[in-house]
Amino acid sequence: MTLTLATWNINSVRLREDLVQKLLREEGPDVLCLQECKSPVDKIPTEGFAALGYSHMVARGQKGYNGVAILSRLPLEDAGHRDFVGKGDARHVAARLEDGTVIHNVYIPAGGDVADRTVNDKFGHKLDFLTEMRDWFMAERPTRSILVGDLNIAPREDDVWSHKQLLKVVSHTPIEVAHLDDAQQAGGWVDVTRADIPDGQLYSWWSYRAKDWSAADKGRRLDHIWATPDLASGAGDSRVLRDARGWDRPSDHAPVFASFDL
DNA sequence: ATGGTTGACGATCAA
Repeated sequence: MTLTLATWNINSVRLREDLVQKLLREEGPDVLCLQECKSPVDKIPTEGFAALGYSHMVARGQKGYNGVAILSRLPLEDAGHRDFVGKGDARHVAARLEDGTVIHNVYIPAGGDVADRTVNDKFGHKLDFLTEMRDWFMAERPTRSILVGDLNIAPREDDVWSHKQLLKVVSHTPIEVAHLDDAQQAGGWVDVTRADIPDGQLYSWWSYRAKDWSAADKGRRLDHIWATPDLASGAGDSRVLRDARGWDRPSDHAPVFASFDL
């Protein structure tokens, strides 16, 4: 079968229930991974999603911040979660499809404003989160697995609107990129999006603060789809649904898609 | 160098 999958930082699943439904109706991925749900699990508006055929969900949530959910029209089994850096944050959840494929949904900390852990604890938290990911994947050696989410890092020069102007800006600093590369290599993860779309500028996030986000186009590719090589070899159809950034009362992130032969 | 916007929650804090 072919699995179609999308990942989207929704920035409040309750406020944007209608946009999630619009995406499910118009694009119809088999699986949709959401980050920044900003909701306890029992307050996620699942009824409308189920009515559209998405009757399966695994999620972790907390009041006000963070929160990750995997919506699916295919049966899912809860495959657990990891409490990165021991803070009790709802930043990871995993699900298993009936064929054994594992999907990890991750929301890496944004990291605050200053790219220096000696003066900014949030930046230290982000680096520690990435180090724990590296060590976990080194031990785990995942196979038949997909990892998606808002990784809050744009690793390549063509993942940002200006490599030079963002070198000291959190999300594109060399130390963050090195930590992300280490975590990716430790798990043997393939960047499916860039394997599919190797050339050219590609973004999935545009700040709310720009007065005309599309014309200015000062974007960053913060949202990623990775897979282990056994699944990456059958991956395709990668794209960013840029239109969604222009929907009414949008998230500041656009959904990223890929498909997999399972 | 600064400010610009959004969401949850109810004070600001996080992004």
